[in-house]
Amino acid sequence: MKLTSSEENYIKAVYHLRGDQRLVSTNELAELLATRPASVTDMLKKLRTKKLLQYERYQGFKLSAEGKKMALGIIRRHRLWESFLSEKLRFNWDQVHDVAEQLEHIRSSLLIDRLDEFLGFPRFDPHGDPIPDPQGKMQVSRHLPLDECPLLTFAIVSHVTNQSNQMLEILGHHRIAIGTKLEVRRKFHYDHSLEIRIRNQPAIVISEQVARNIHVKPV
Amino acid sequence: MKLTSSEENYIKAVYHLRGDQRLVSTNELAELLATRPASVTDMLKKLRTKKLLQYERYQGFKLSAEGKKMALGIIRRHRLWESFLSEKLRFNWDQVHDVAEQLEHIRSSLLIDRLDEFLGFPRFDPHGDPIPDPQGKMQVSRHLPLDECPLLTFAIVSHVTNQSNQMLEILGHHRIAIGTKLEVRRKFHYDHSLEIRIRNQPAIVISEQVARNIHVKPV
DNA sequence: AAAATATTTTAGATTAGCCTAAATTATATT
DNA sequence: AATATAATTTAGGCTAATCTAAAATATTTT
Ligand SMILES: [Mn+2]
Ligand SMILES: [Mn+2]
Ligand SMILES: [Mn+2]
Ligand SMILES: [Mn+2]
Repeated sequence: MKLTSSEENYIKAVYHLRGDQRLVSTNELAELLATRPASVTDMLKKLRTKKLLQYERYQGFKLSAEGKKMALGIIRRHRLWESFLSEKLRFNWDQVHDVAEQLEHIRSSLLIDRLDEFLGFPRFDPHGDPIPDPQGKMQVSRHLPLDECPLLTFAIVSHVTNQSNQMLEILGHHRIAIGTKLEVRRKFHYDHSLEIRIRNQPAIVISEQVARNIHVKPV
Repeated sequence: MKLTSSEENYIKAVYHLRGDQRLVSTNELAELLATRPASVTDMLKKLRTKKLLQYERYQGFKLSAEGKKMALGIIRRHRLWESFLSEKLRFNWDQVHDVAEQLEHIRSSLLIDRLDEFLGFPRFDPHGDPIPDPQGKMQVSRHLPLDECPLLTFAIVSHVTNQSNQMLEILGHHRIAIGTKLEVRRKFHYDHSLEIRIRNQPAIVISEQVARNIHVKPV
């Protein structure tokens, strides 16, 4: 079955709301896609007809097995393209997403299989997210929020959950980016703030709120 | 100015009908795009509004300077992607076109400039067609129909004009493909047939009709 | 120069995807 | 349990891109 780009974007968004495991609501999806609830309802009916999700009006919806398979296919393409842009075309980690958002919709199994091979069958994308294989299987990513990271262990920043300008401002200030290698030196129990060190730079303190949004992979 | 995929396909098709040099007719364009003349008229009005072509009803149309620039940008993207698919992903020359037809519409100047660099700034695509540079300039391609090729000069097959099954049957029989290196040994004036030789294989004779549809680049 | 034919345009539909505003249904509060 | 509020759906419109059939215009033939 071939889907339009719009249908693919909806399916992928439902998956990102964990719609393979739980009921998702119309408003949640509208919010994530920056669209209107009425538009979501329209699309839900269409996707239900195509048997990609189970949906009863006013009751929420979740992906069918087929829908989940589709979602993983789209995510596979997205993350492979992100890897390509990062590895081969020297894109920064914050430049890859928007272009991959378009590239993911190009349908050609030859293309995506050859791309996978060309990249050496990568298991993770530049953000540290796992890349599904052709069957939809993926490795569990070993990254975790910085506030759960063991003390005195080197780790590499793999993902930033909140990408608001305010957050990026803090990150920029502390010179923290995807790929930055750091170490948690100490945890303050009073406010759960953390003292961390980047390479040879002086130690800095960040709040729990910031730490929760920085994901790292221990090395 | 940003165009839709559909607008881009129309602009490119007008260019391929030499619409930068001459007046093109509605039916010609409809034929090339496998669409209806009425649809072409609709689009012509839209593209005229965007000043991409000059068009007066019943009088035909041609590209404006701006339209030509757009066309060359699209062709640049198309041919760079074809080169990528061929060089890096081991696509055959007859597999690249359809995928490039989609990839060409992805808009990101960073993407296309980096791709160009990654490929080593190629001047010709896998079909031997020249790739416009960022300013729209391209080298004149040196390929010509086999029946006009000088005698006893090695040349490489760069393009096959007629790709009907009948033609492909003949080519397959003689083991002629894009990239095949050959030499014209003799021209028979009686029926304009040619004797050619591929590498160390025994010489073969092909008709004028076949020769006209095989394009080569002398080396 | 008429008539016949071919080309092109217009008129009017259709579909996908989106929207706003109003109506409906579910959930929370009193 | 009734009322208020929140979530969701429906109704009705809009635009882009396509189509068919009919009308208009241009071109060719007699
Ligand atoms: Mn997308
Ligand atoms: Mn990613
Ligand atoms: Mn195209
Ligand atoms: Mn080509």
